[in-house]
Amino acid sequence: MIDRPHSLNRCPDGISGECFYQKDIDHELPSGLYTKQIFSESKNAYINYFICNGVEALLYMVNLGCIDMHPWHSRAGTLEYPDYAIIDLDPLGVGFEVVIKTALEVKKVLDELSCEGFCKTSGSKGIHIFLPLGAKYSYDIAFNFTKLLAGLVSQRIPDITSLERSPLKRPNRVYLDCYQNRMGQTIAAPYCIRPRKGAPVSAPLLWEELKKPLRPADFNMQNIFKRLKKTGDLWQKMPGKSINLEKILRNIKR
DNA sequence: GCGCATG
DNA sequence: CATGCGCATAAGCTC
DNA sequence: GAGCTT
Repeated sequence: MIDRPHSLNRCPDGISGECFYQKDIDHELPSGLYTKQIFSESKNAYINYFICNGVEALLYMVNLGCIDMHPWHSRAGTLEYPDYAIIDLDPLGVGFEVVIKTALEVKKVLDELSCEGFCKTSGSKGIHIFLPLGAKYSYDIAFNFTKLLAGLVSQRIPDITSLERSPLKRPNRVYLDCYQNRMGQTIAAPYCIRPRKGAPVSAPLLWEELKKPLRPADFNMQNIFKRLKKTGDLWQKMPGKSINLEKILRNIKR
């Protein structure tokens, strides 16, 4: 989350009350906290995005009623260049075992292309797959690369996956959502608690953990620290890494 | 949670 | 003075 | 052209 613009998902009345999104911070911040003006094409105006620059900033968000956190994929200093590309596996009408099956197929494709990837539960129903880019490529390139990968995956398991955006056109499928790879899009940060019953968290996983009995609710506010103690912070394997896109694209042509 | 407009 | 409302986004769809 | 989905 550090140094990233955030969309604030505020739930001032807790998970049973109404939540709302806020991007534009219109009030003064305590010293040490800051916003960054980022131009919005649609608004044709600047938005003061909250930049989370440390623990105090995180606590400030919590105090505004934020439960789950929604950081950008790029940091304030390199806004145009995401640190990772994301494939969001989003099931519609199928169980988590099908999401696992899909994720394993993604992993297979990644392995064949010698492309490094990391995965985590979304905290709700799906799985997020991260491909480290090291702020070397644009959002546009990240978007197109994930579309290419998603195409390869859905070719192999067309019966359980779909690339269709409309829910009507992807019944009982896992949606391979590449749409997140655009500037300003966000997904729930690793380890954040989702505002749902049971307080599930988005949990980084080892690929080897993707097998049958696993369920998203296995990871929650109550037990995540015990897991952290045991596995360490799996997400710390990500920072600083980057795939070599030129090399990987050559592997596809074969 | 809070500022603002409305009645 | 109580009550209600807004507080996100861009683009490709379908209707 | 409005409305829905992410």
